Amino acid sequence: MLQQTQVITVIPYFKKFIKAFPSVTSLAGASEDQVMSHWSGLGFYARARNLHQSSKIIVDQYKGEIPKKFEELIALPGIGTSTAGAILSLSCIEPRPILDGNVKRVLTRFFNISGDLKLSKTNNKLWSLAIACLPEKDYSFYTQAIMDLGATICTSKKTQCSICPVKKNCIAFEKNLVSLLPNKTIKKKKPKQTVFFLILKDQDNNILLEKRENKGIWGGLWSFPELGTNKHIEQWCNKISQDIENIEYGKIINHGFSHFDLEITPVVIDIKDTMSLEDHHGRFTKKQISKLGVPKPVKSLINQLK
DNA sequence: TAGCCGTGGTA
DNA sequence: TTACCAAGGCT
Repeated sequence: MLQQTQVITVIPYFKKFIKAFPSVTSLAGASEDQVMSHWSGLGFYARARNLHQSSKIIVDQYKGEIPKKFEELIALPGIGTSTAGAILSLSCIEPRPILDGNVKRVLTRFFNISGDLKLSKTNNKLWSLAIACLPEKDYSFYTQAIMDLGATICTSKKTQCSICPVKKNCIAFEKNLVSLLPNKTIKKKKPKQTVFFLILKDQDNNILLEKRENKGIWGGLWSFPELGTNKHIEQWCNKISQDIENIEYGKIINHGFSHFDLEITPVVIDIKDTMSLEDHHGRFTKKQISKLGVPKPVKSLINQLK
């Protein structure tokens, strides 16, 4: 959950998740929809699918106990070098380096590393430094401390160098380079996409959703059917219903992803007969939808419906 | 290798 | 309003 997500954001999700799935075995035994519903809104949904998959592997191959060998950990889906290092170090199993965003920022400043963080050359250099700094004793305290240093004092903006416990040996502090590190890379402008969400609703307030494939954006989640244009909405709906009562355009929603912006036009379609569903479709009440994994804008739109 | 993969907070 | 970025991993 903590991968690329701030602690403060994770906490409520973590609490609910642990309550629903208190053990590896219970997680492994849960349905995909159950797992995704507890991840709904947190983003990066491949993490949830990977965690679910890993729990099944741990039950099947490791008798329900999380493996303690580094090679076995990184072989699990969703666990890479840094996460495996965090697990082993913070659990006091063995000293392993981690290299998350916080540690990268601390190391680039402390050692004045100016390369592009996206390049493997720079990352290899940082991994070497992370290994070199790792103490043999008290390594779990060190690992937590360097992350917390990056999260609280050696922050991206508004750094608090005056109270930093390691400012004495920090090269960036000495040379007044703190605000220039880590190196800022020029980012391309995000492309924009437009989409129409078809919100089909019958007279019993059942809503049509479709399950997305386990890849790409919102993978494995339930969402509204989408069309790229509004030219064939009625034609599309005729596959589902022969008795459309009303079509109404809603307020546009702008939803930003990490690499593109999405402009969503919701279209509410009231139908009077029974929906004819395709195999990846489902018709649900609002209560049923609360037990499914849905993207954030879908959740917002559902809540707005009467 | 570089692009993909969400959402919320901050300035 | 816009841009940045967070306990990264996968392909």
